Amino acid sequence: MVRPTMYTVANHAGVSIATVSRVLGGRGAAVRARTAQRVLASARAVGYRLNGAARALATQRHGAIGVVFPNLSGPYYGGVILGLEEAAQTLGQSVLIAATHGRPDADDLVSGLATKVDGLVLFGRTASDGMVQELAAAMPVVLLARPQVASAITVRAENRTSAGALACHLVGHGHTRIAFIGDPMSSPDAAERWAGYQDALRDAGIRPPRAPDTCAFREAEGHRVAGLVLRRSRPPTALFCASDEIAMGACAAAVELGRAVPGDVAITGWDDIPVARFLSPPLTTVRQPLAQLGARAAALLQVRIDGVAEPAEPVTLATELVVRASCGCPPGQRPTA
Amino acid sequence: MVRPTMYTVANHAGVSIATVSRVLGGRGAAVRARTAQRVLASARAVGYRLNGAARALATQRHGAIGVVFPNLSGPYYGGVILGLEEAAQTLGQSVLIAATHGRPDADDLVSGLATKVDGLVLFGRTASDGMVQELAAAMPVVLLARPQVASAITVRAENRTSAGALACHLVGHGHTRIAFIGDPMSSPDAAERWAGYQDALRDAGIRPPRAPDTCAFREAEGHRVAGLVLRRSRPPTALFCASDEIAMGACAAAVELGRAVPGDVAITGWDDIPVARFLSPPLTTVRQPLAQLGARAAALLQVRIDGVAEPAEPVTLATELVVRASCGCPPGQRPTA
DNA sequence: TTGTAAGCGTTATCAT
DNA sequence: ATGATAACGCTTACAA
Repeated sequence: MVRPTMYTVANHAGVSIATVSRVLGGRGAAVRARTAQRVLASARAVGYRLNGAARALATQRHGAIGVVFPNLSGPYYGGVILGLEEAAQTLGQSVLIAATHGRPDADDLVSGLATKVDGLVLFGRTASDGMVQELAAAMPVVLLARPQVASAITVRAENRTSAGALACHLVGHGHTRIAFIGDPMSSPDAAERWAGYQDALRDAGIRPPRAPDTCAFREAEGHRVAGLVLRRSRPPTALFCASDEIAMGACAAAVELGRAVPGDVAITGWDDIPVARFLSPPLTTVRQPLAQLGARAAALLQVRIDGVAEPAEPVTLATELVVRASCGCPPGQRPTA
Repeated sequence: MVRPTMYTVANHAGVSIATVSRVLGGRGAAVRARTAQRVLASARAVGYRLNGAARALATQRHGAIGVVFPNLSGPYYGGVILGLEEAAQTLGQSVLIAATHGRPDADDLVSGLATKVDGLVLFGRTASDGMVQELAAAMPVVLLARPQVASAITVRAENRTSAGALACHLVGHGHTRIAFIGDPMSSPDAAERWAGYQDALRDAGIRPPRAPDTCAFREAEGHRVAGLVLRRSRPPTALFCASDEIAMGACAAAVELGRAVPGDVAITGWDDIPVARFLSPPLTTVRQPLAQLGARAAALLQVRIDGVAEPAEPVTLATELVVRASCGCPPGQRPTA
């Protein structure tokens, strides 16, 4: 029992495969209603399904875009990808995903993916600059939260200004010793937050630390690094964490050391992950438009896929300061949206 | 400037496309090393990339599997999909994702996806029984956390026994009025947890409520429903929540009503999402092997894709009771893994 | 070891 | 409105 093809259906219905194609695959081509009915019935009868590969080959369109990211832990990537997928679906594109899991052969992975899609969305540092360059020369590529490379389009959330605003808010609470916990080297986003943080301190006449307290984007790391920082002889009175996950770890560390948050030490995060407002104290943070980042990337990709390659304007989406209680502000009665 | 094909490369290298195919696409077919070098160089020179659609058509293999889920909010789906993707990658399959977003035309979505993949992984109630039946007749299908349908394989995490154990634990703390907050109708998983909860209460000689306190798998809903439940004249002293997200909402509601957790009311969740141990009090819950669910699904699918369709044994993965403080147990010194 | 050529299952052009 | 038929770009016997 072989897989039925259009010929199977055509035979069954007594028409040509052209007609079958017109009713099953077609975009409303002219087919008599009665004929169409017959074809539809035959297709059902023989259990026919279109073959995506054959269509893709004939149309020169995969009808799919690929997205490459490091992993799916934490709400960040999932949020962006969800927005991406929804937008792509609307645009009639399927979405192929590939996680690098920090593998060294990520370039091969991306390269393989590129073989099956009309365009690529690459997160942060998932592919080497060389690979990005190579790919961008051959197909539409949009970079998410990564510095521009070659002809690829870049989409990102605003970081520097809002980081400044957040640091400034902390200064407004009277803090002068504010630590930055995160790793500017690991991601462009973190680098910009670090820059904005420094801007604000300098503007306030406070000398920022020479270097950040390096910390990966994970709770466990936040817990460890914050523990170290808080145990110093003259510890900071505020912790500017580069992500909510880091901040959560930091809160736990503070509690373990018997420091009250925000009484003894104020703590802020970044991302506004869903649980941020359920922590105690609710976390002051900066919200990124995750789904929009993804949706925007999909839309930009689609334009390039359909049309000519226009000059690539980097896109920056606005972020929003979300003030809750962990910075020292009085807690609201109900969880702040 | 058209996209180069194998002919382009073949010309450039002065060989036939068969040779090009052997070195670029091939699985170590016999090609003289020098020839291979020449082909590789030419491919690079003309900027050639394999065409996935053409390969798929020629080999009768898409080299991809599809996974359909409701959404990506919360850590559950992301966790499973991550495991799925990693396993698929190892097996040399790409993964196509599609979220139904609760749309009514989910069947069309799935049907379209099926056109581009060698096999399908379907979460919960994402496709109608009829569609599952139809698909399973034509291609390998594995169902995740969904009751068995037709010839599809089913993979799920154990629910009933561990739900019983958890309810039993609550009873052990002296509770006799324990509410179940969740929606057994919405998912097979929830239904089994509800059943296990009833088992345990009956075993303890407690009469379970006739019906659960219906609540969708979302914080906001948990907040709302728990608020209602706790305001009753003779409120329960423990809340058995069908997910951690519900439990988080419930905790917030309890706090707002001035009830101490677990002093006035014990609360338990399900899933052991990463933040569960950072809540205050740390949440007692049941851990599901998310990544393993996905990996197992991918592996089972692969077997069916490669080989003959063997009889489908449902697979059930073990879960683990994670006792922390929200049930009334004394809190550990450090966050419990 | 390398080349020739026949598919793979569609779409789309051109007749009819 | 429908039918022939030539691509689409690759893999893979089969020859050489």
